[in-house]
Parts: sequence; C-alpha cells; structure tokens
Amino acid sequence: MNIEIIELEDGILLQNLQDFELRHTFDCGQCFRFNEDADGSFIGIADGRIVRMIKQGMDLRIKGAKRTDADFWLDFLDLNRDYSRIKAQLSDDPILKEAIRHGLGIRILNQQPFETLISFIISANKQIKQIKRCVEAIAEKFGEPVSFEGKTYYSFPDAMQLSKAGEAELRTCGCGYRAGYIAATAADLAAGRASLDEIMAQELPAAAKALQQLSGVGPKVADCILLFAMKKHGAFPVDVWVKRVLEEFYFVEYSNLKELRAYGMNQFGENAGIAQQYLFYYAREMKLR
DNA sequence: AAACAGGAACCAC
DNA sequence: GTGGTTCCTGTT
Repeated sequence: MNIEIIELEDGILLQNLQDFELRHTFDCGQCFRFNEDADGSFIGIADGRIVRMIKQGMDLRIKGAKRTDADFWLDFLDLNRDYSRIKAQLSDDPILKEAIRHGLGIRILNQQPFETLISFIISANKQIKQIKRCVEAIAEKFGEPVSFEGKTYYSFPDAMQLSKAGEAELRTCGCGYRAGYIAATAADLAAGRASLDEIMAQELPAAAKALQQLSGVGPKVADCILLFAMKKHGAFPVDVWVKRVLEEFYFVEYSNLKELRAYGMNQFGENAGIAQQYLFYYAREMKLR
C-alpha cells in the first residue's frame, strides 16, 4: 500500500496506512504490554524498544522510534501485509463479514516468541487484566530498565535472564501454579534443549507439536504463539470467546476444544487465525455469553 | 494372554 | 488451560 516513512525529531511517522487501528489491534487479546492513555495514544514496549504510538488519520506517529527501527515496527505491526485482500476473501462468509465490520483495523502482531510464550503460559485461567499485571511484574523483576518520557519501563527478559528466576520468585509475580511451568520452560530454552528459532522454522503442524513439548504449553497456548509470534496464520486458538461465537453463529453443537479447532481451520483455511481475531473481537463487543 | 500406545474423563493447580 | 492419573479400547 505504499507506506511512506518520515523521520521526526522525536520518532518516526508512517504514512498512508490502510486497515489499521490501534485499539482494534491492541485490544483483541494478542498483546499484553501496550496500553491506551487518556489521549487515545498507546504506550508499550517490544524487544526492549519503548514507544508511544499516536494514530493521526491515515498516519501513525511512533514517538521514541529511531529511523533505523522503522522496519522493526512495520513488521511488528504486520503493516507490510495486504489486509484488504484477506478481508475480502474472508467476507464471503456473512458472519465474518459482520465481524470484520467491527474490528476492521485489526493487525496480527509479530511479537517476540519468548515473551509471547511466557505470556500465554500465564494466560491459563486468567483474565487479560491479571495477565498484564503478571507480565509487568516479571519485566520489572527480571528485565532491563529503559527510561522514556521521564519514567522507567522494563523490557521483558530473555530465556537466559528468566532462567535465573526460581519458581518461588516467579510466584511473587503473581504467576501462581504456572510458576513451575515457566521456570521449567525458561530452563529448557536457556539450556538449548529446545529452540524457538528452530520451532518457528517448521511447518505449522510440526511447530505446534514441538511447542507442546514445553511445560505449560497445550494446544491453545501453542496456537497463540504460532499466530501472534511466528506468522503461522493458519493456527486457530480456541478460547471461551471463540467457542461462544462458533456456538452462537455457526451453530456448532456441543463439542470439545479439539473439534472446534479443527472446525475453524477447515472453515477458514490458511487465514483461520486472522478470522479468529475478528471473531474474538466481535464476540467481546457483542458481550456474548 | 499380556503388554502397550493413544484417547477420553476427571480433577488439582 | 495444562498436567497427571485413571480407565478403557484397539492392537500386537
């Protein structure tokens, strides 16, 4: 879509963005470290880079970003992909067409695999607000400080840094019974017994299987990592909201999670994960029960 | 007949 | 949501 990149005194400006809204993108359950301020801008940190994003019409101002970081942010926000085409394809489905109308500015982020892995292990049996609090606590305790706008923020630790944390210390971050899973998984990665780079290089089915070898990672969490950090858009995470939409609008009768996952992947194909995000956002807007 | 992989059900965390 | 255990079944 021909994005222009302009260097500003305090950041960069990305011009002429189609199919992109901050609120849609950061409020659809994929990301836990970007938060909206009173003025509608979003402040957050990814890969140790702290920024404030301000949407101005079709442009996005990223305060705090360097010119050399432009490619990183374009990729992080998945702005190089043509969502108009994807949305047009998905809109053959009337229910999806309606869902897309509600979350038309959603982008599937390309987040850091390790941070995404740990964040979604934490997500089991937790609300988004609680997950955010826990992730923040881990960053403060084990990450590196970064100052911005006169305040201090913290990067999310890498596997090596987090492997130095004990289960007990993780519990003080609010991880609860997930602390043991996180400690074990961080240790495996730090010791090289598993590699997220290698997993990411595999095809979706094999990558999903490999992720599930890690402690605390089952089918749902694996799908989230594949979709939100590994560009595997065919993954279809089934959580309670997606379950509700499928039952409410697709008349899927009582079925287990595995069947719902297969239904989604079959129904929506290679972009099932993107469809999942529109449906998730829609279900929450409709306050489905 | 005994051993075993793999899946469903159940419940603690 | 995942992990561990139990129980059950198809298979060798």
